[in-house]
Amino acid sequence: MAYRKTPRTRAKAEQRRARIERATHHVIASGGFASASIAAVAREAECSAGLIYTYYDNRDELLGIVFARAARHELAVIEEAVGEAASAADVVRSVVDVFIRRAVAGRTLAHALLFEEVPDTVQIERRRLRRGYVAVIAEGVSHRYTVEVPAEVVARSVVGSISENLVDFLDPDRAPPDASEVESLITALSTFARTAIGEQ
Amino acid sequence: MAYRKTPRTRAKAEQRRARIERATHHVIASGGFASASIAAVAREAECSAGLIYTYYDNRDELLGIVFARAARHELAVIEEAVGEAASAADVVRSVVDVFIRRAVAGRTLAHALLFEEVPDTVQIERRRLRRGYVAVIAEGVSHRYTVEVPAEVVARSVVGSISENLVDFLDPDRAPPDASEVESLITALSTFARTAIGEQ
DNA sequence: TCAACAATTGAACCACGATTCATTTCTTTG
DNA sequence: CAAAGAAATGAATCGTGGTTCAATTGTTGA
Repeated sequence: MAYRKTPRTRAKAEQRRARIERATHHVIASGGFASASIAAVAREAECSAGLIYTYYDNRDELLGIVFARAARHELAVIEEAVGEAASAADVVRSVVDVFIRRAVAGRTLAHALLFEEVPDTVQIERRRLRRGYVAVIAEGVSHRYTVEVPAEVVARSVVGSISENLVDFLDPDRAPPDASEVESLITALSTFARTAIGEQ
Repeated sequence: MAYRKTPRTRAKAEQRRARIERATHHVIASGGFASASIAAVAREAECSAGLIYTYYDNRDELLGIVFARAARHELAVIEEAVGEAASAADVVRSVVDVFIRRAVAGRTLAHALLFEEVPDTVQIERRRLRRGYVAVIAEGVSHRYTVEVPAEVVARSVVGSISENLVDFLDPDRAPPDASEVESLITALSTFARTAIGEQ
């Protein structure tokens, strides 16, 4: 009798797993979920299609895990920005600024995370992400400021405003926006949102 | 030699076409695009699956046509509401009011038009619809009011705010919101948006 | 009524990518 | 090194709806 799992084996397995998830992330960030077939991921991870199924039950699960990780990261970035804000207006200002700059810098990924058609499992993660944004903003806004509009509605509106104004900027079959357009949008949205919470 | 198309024949064909489109609309309004398989539409239209292909090249085309018609109607409703508004604040107020009430009243359809995953052809129509909303609101707002924020950004933000705040209300696997929740949302969003354009 | 042809049917076909699994390759331990 | 069994492969399979088309039914004009 021979062969049991050893630390070495386990480490290798974890590397594989990490490699598959990194590959998936990479494929999504390059061409969106549409391009993330099992075959494409396997190619990128330099393994066979079959192997992926020893790590994940199915494609949706893999995509969900990768989405969730990316979402956590995006959320952490926004959370940090909000943490540094000194006033409700500041919260809104920095959220708009950071969100839009990041989105434009990583267009394809941002489009995938925000807008692209995704399987149901992933859609659940997307909602979680959006709720995360709302929670962070609502918290940031309400701690420092009170308005007659519930903080959650304010937060949702900020997220919705940013998102809707980003649609064209992130459209994969348009040319990326030039810097001045981005600056204008940031200024405009920032003003809009700050005015809405009755600041300055 | 016999049989040419006659007015009667043509009329019958048009009825068929209308019937298929009405059936499609009905299926979508009851269960969203996901439920609008060719088989389901054929069943509802009381015809065979094959017949549908003598009227439309493929499923996506049919769905696109039906979406477009519904979208035109929705847009007309908003357009009318905006037409009656006396000020920019009024525009915003009535858009929020009409939009949300209509959406909640026709939850499933609203969810399908706004949020559900749809084929690319249909997605194009959805964008057109959203651009339509933006154009109407932008026009309505800018005609009667000027702000430092471009009317288009304001309009997009209004659309985005409404949309994002509606997501949970329209979620097919949640109970429909009760009347008081709807009223609260309308009030809050209305206040938010009017404040944003610096009114009252 | 009948020949000519259009409308309609619905079961068979297909495309496509996820998933499976018999086979091969690698690791481990005695 | 050999046996035991895990890891990995990738071609074959499968599921799902959209789509086709041979066969049937309906309509027209002489």
